[in-house]
Amino acid sequence: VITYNTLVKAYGNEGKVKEAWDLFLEMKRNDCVPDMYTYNSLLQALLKTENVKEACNLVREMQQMGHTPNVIIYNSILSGLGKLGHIDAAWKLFEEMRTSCKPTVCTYNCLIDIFHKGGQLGVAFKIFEEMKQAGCTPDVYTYSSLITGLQKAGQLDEAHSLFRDMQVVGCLPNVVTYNSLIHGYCKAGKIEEAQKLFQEMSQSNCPPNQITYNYLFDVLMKEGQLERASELLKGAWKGAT
RNA sequence: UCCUACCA
Repeated sequence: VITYNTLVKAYGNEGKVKEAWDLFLEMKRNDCVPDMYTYNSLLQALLKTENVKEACNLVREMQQMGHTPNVIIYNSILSGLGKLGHIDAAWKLFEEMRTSCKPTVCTYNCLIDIFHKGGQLGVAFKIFEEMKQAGCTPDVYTYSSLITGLQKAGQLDEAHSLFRDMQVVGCLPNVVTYNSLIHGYCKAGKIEEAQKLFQEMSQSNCPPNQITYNYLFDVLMKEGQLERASELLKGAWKGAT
């Protein structure tokens, strides 16, 4: 079964839903009982193709097989719904799962992500508070999502203070966190700030990635700082080798 | 063996 699960997941990641599905049928034919992992991988594949209907059917099928969807399954569906912009469906699902199982950090992170992308930053922060009260410690994902949200809303100061807060509570920022902040500064045309962060991340154990360079390169070009842009490219080359 | 975040 584990072998099958791994394969199904691999197909799913390639967007080969059809193959994944065939494999699923095949394992049933061979008297292999698909477990949570199998269902989950398949679910993800379906959600990737925006096939919410099929995904729901699958969940129903597994319930009939006597499997109770676990948190992880819920989480997958949540993020799937969120990506499709079905915010209220996602919220309803959350309420439902709250009654049957314990949400994880991932659950909250998905929700926060969904809401800030839907322009409901206020709601995102409410969830943030709620998860802390529920005894869930926000992690890097949580903070990065929120910072991205603030940054998109032009709330740079807020974003930056959140960035400080997370370090105070002992949560180390990673590349994504830095990138989000840098993105904010770039949009505001604050090259100096952005570059300061960039240096900071090189000094911590946080190697800048492609996205980091994209942001920085972009601003420098916009500001006509060709010199610095080419320096940046040199740095990127060195970092990549 | 399963779930979540940053540009295009």
